[in-house]
Amino acid sequence: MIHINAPVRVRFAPSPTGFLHIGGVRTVIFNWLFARHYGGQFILRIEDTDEKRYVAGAAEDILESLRWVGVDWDEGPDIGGPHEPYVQSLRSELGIYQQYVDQLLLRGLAYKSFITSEEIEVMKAAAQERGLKSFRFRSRERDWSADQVAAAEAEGKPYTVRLKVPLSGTTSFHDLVRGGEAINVNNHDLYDIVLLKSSGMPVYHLAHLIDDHLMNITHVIRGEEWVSSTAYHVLLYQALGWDMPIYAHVPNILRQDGRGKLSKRKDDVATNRFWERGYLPEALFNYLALQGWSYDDHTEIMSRDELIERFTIDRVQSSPARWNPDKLKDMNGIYIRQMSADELTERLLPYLSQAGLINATPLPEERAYVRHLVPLIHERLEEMQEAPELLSFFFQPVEYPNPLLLIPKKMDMPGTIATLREAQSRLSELFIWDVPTIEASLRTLVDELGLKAGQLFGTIRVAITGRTVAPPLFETLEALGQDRSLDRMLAAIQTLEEASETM
RNA sequence: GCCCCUAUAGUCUAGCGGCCUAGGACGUCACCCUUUCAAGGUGAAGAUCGCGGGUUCGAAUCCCGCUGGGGGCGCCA
Repeated sequence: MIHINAPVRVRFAPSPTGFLHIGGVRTVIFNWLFARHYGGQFILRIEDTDEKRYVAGAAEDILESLRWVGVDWDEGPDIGGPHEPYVQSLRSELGIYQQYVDQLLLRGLAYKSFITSEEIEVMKAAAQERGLKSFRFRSRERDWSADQVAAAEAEGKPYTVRLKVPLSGTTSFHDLVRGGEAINVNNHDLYDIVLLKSSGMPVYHLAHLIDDHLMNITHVIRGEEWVSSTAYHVLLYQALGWDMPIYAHVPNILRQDGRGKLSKRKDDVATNRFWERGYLPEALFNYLALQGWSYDDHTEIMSRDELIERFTIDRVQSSPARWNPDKLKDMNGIYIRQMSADELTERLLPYLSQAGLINATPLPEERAYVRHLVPLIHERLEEMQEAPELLSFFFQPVEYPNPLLLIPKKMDMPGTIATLREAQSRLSELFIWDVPTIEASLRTLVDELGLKAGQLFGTIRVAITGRTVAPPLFETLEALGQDRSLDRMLAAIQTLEEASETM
């Protein structure tokens, strides 16, 4: 049994190299749920120590995605906190990392390395040619004397600072996700990682660790791709003489075909895209919470509060999950159906505006009309972006590219024309245009004509909507209004007549 | 290649030594409801619990090996 000591402090530390993808969101969710469950704090920190891959605006974009998903943070770059700043490039300028590097250097636990990346590449290639597939780099300066180092420095050669990783022995650590089991790594399989780049900027391994320590992070919940670097972190903590946080490496989300983890380039997984397609943040949150975690053998739909109450790290899976868009879509449909018609109306307006069906800033009558239409598609919607397509015929004229679709099963062209004429005439006689009246009128007609309900209703459906699949007929007629309904039926009759002449 | 992690139906998962003739969900199929499509309801197919050894009275559950899958092996995070 895992016992968690409160108070708990966790963080999410994205790198502003692009958009936030869905796998990152899942990791955020686990961190956030963990913090909220134990009444602790969730901290946001920007890890922008990669000058080369930095993308302007990415950090803002990531924050916006997080807000949309519904995650909030107690300390962060935008709201500050007791451990400011929360951006690593700023912390680097303050010399925060340098001071610890100096300490390590002084104590001989790290060393300056004057070898260039190009030289390493050459050595690697040579090693590979000799048939050595693995290359554990231990720099030659590892054991240089102070004089040798001073001489190289005097020449003005750029250098990196590397950690002096023990040549032998074992490094081990525990992982909450793996039931607290110890993971052991032979130091022989490690290499001397870079701590400080020649630019003076710290590398992730160093920066995140110092910040985690300074910010009193108690639990590090991160993707399992970090498992293999954790030994370095343990060694670094030991070198600095600090207590380690508790680790929990959460499983990756694999691509749909199972071939590798989700990738920004190959998969449509930008968080913003889910907003565009009409996913509800609540649904995405719920789905993602279930990627690598489960509550019991049957509960799936859970509110944010329920998730907070139920989330525990010991129920996190240690094997990878698989991206399943169908399941997400299904869940989104469930959340849409749970929503009130008023709320769905408001959420749908932007999609209808964007499709050009209504004004960019919806007019009051447009809003009212959409509200009237919402019940017709409410339970047919899985992604909100589908709404414009489902509702287009209420806003745009219909056409009959294939008039034959107007002809019901077991009926011919003249029969259909006659039937539509009769229906049009009956409906034109109605003084009250509501669902019960329309229904009564048409059902009576079905009996009188000796037709099947599906035959009459089918042809009217195509006549007024231009399609064979549409919302329920009476409600659609009612929402369309008497004039437009009658006009469209006339247009359908005319289309059929023209078609029969050319045949 | 080396190191680490991992393994229940197409997919997500429940299972923590007897409650398992392996439970739930997505997807698939059928039927019911019904004016189409959905939603809803009922039901079905689908897992020799990756394989092989052990431990045990008893294993999906514990141990070992193999195989498969994933991750890592950067002056990227």
